[in-house]
Amino acid sequence: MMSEVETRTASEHTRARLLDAAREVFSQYGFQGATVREICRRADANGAAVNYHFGSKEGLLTEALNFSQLAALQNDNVKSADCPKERLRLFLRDFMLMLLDEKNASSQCRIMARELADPTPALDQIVSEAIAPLHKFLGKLLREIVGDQVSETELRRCVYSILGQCQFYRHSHPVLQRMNPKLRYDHKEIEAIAEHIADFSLAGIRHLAKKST
Amino acid sequence: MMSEVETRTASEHTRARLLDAAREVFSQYGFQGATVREICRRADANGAAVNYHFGSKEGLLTEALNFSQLAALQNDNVKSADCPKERLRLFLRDFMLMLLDEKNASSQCRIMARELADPTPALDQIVSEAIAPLHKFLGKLLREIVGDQVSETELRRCVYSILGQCQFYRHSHPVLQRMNPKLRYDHKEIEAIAEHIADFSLAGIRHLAKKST
DNA sequence: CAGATTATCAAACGCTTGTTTGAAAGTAAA
DNA sequence: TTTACTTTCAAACAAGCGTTTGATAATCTG
Repeated sequence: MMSEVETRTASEHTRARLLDAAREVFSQYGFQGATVREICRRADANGAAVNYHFGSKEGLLTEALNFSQLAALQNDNVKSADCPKERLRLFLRDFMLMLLDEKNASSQCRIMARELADPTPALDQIVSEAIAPLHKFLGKLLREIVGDQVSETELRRCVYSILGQCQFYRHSHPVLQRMNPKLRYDHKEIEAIAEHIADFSLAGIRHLAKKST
Repeated sequence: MMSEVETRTASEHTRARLLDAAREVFSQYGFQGATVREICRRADANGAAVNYHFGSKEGLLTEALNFSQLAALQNDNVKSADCPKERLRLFLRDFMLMLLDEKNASSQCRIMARELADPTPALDQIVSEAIAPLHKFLGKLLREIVGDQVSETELRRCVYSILGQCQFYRHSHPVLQRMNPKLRYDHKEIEAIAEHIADFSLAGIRHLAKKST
């Protein structure tokens, strides 16, 4: 039964299944709400597997976090040859697709969003590895758009305004769906949302840039 | 020892203390994270008091919710004689003061914000009594600003953009404070934030109104 | 005052949680 | 095959949870 060639060892296979299940369950129920037993059940692993492989529930969360997709998105954007405004549009499109697409491996972002409401010790890692770089990336991008006249404080608030809009759709999803049952985050809808945020924000940014000159 | 004249009965006094403590603890730890024992400890009440007076932890949450402040804020705003844009500014100022002021009895809003991330059965009540009216109020206000040419969908997205910005500061507070330790939501800072959101959003709204004519 | 009702209390209940245990099974090298 | 090591497993553990209990105290009622 142990003749698999793909997976290195059975142990690593279990580890991987646990990580997958963990991302799923953590993103769905949050760190507190998620139970080790449920994660093990979905991973078809024994209840002691988490502690054996990751030391603790928290260790599992730490290893389950993976921001490579978010980092790649920013990297690609920086390398693109488009003008800053267009790059903001592109970023918002990709970011919202990652953030809202249900099928996507956006569990990372969902876990992140949950941590905001309910910080665990993993929040430090999330802030330094994902959120801070993201803010820095957006800050630079906006700086290219507004020029040098806008203060750092105002620029930071613009970053907040943009991220606030983005997070709203993920964060308030349960509420929005109750008030508007036909709401569905399909590909087309997500692109429309991203476009709205881009239009809305670029107008807001331009206004600030004008005001300060 | 029972010669208090202020409180109707000792029982009602206990109820009131429990409700106060509940708002405090729920807003601090969320519904899941809050424990009945901690609430009772802060209320100087016996561990069985919650079940005796409110039936269950969830019953306590239901009764602890109180949106009168939020409703009053909208009522006052509607009655004001200012132009729609100025009323939006005023609303944002009052709303952010309520949302961010630590001393304020903004626990209601904090509980609300927590429910968004982690819905409990009380979310239905919160949506119908607080969030839906709030969205409706903002929708009407924005409609006055943009006129009839903007579609319902676009208008709704503008409401989302504004609320998203507002919620961001409450919701991401733990993160923002880690990245910017000197951050403090004092009265002046809150007003500056509200003003930024107003400027940013009015520019975004104007842009959409222009585009659709 | 006497009796009925209401409120408080310490203690315990049943359940779920993350974690530990020690044996069994699997794996790898000699 | 023997030996040493790793991984899995069912079971149990201690701690914390919301809730219930039954006795005690306080309050109201007639």
